Amino acid sequence: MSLQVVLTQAVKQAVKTVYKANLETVEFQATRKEFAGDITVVMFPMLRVVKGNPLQIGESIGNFLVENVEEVKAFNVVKGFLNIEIVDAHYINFFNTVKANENFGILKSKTNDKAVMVEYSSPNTNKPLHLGHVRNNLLGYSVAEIIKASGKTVYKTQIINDRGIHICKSMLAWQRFGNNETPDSTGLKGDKLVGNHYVKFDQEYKKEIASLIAEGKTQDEAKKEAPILLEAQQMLQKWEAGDKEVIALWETMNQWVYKGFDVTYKNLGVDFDTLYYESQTYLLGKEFVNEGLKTGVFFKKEDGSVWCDLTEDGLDEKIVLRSDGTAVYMTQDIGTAIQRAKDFPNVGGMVYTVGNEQDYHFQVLFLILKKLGFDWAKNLFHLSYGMVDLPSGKMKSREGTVVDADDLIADMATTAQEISEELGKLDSYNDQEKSELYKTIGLGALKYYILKVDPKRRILFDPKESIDFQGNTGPFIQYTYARIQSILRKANVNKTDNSINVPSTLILHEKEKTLLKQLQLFPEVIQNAATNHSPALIANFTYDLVKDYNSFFQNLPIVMGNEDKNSIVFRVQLSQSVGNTIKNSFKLLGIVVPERM
RNA sequence: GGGCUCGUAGCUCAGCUGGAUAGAGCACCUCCCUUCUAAGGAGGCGGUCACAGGUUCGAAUCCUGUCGGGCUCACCA
Repeated sequence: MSLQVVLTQAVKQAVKTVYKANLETVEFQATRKEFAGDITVVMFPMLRVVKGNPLQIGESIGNFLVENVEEVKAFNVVKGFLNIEIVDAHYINFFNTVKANENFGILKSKTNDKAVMVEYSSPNTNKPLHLGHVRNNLLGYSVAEIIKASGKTVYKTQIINDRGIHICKSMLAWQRFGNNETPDSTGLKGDKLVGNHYVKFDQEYKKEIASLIAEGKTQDEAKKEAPILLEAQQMLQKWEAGDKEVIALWETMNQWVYKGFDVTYKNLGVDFDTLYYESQTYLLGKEFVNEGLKTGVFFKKEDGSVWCDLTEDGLDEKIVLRSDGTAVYMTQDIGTAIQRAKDFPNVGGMVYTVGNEQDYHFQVLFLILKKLGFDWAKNLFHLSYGMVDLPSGKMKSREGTVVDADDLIADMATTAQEISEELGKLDSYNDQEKSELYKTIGLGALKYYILKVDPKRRILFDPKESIDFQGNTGPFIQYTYARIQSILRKANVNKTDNSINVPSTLILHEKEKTLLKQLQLFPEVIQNAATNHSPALIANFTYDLVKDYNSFFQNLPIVMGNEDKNSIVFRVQLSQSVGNTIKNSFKLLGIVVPERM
């Protein structure tokens, strides 16, 4: 039974015995550090049931707790707050039960529970990944890991947008200007090569528009009539008709892109359990539109287009099928969602990691799926995040202001290298180990920087001001982990040391108790982060833990200069537990921790 | 114009379903490496929580309005 449960019952009992009244709930909070105590009961809410002076009520409840609850050592009342001091033995007992558990706080997935499918990334296949995708990937991956750690089965997925006019544009440009160049012949990453041709198309398209305008066409006409665009549209038609040559080229170029993306994903440290391809799903959903027509969820207009009336839900009418019978984005998303539920019958909910410009789209999508009567539709969540902007505004590929994902990852490693070399602590490392480490630290800085902020916020990224490596940052936390490993190496611990129990009579130093209290929160933080889809909660928890540890580390002797044998054992074990928790929580953020740095 | 969302220290951000004197980091200023990693620690400076009302014993937090930033309201994806 948790301490809070024990205290809740005791407080209720106290009120019942002393005031003959029944409390519904008891409100707790952590005691502020300027007061003595560990946990605080807020008196105000109970004044509705118990009439009287909160000071006196606090006194009598406090006395009752000291007499009847063994964990309660002392109390004090300040204004309407009953501050309770908990005996050290409680924290020591907690520590003794969890210290050997390397997965403290992390639950194993229960197979009978409904699984969650997390979609993220889903880039277009005509441009290399940029900083915006990085945010998407980090968020999606981390939320997936967090939900997994909260005890659910998770499937990571993405939909690959491998179909449509944009792909044909790159293909056409390659045919015309590519000189048969390939990733192998040029040494370029496949996604970069294809991206270049997409840009090339755009340049040609603009030229043609300009010359058409010079010939006297209006801008709108020119945009619609540019030969290169017409040709791309023809190519799309050929693709849809299954033209062998077009399909072959499409497959070749897509493979280049996928290969390039795989490199970036690997560098980022993200992965997927299952993939969906738009080319295979874009026609799904049509049959459900027909079913929805029968059940009255949708209605047909005179021109044959099919709509969903959401005005009663405060939204607009939304088209789900064009008058020519072809599918729109929404149709496809409806189909894909249903397909996923079919493919994975144990899935009871889905998370979509998609930028906030699609808030409305997902609001509508979820509502339609609910109306269609799927029971998993009530567990759909749009993990919406703000754009990553530059000081100059939005990233625009055409203007070359895009922060490329591969470049960014490399730059971060370079920065890590510069700082590392200046500090010069890595003499024992060979070049291979060093470059691994720089990558770990650089990525740690980047990932933490992005994940510690609320997804809803938009991020302003200034390429000129590099991401910090000090203070509330990934490297600071990684550094603390490395520091702990250094202590453990020197203290010469092995796992059997965990079998030595810390005597519950040990008197805890304030800094030790603070650490234990923070450690104790971890399981709850994971659950919280999972229900709120928030990696930021994990990041904040870890930062607090690390700050507490560094304070402990720098103010108390652990081994050297420590005379008390029990204390040495305890502090070494505590360091190990903290290190382990840092490692686990950072894993939920997709950040690796180094043994030295 | 309708809808959604954000506005907290010079800068970047925490602040859970309302609770004590609003917290960190960066920057700036003091100290601390002959005991275990100074990417660190101890401390200082810095706030009318955009503004105005309201609800409440109590509001950065909830409600309404105003101002300001972002997104969105396609037979595009």
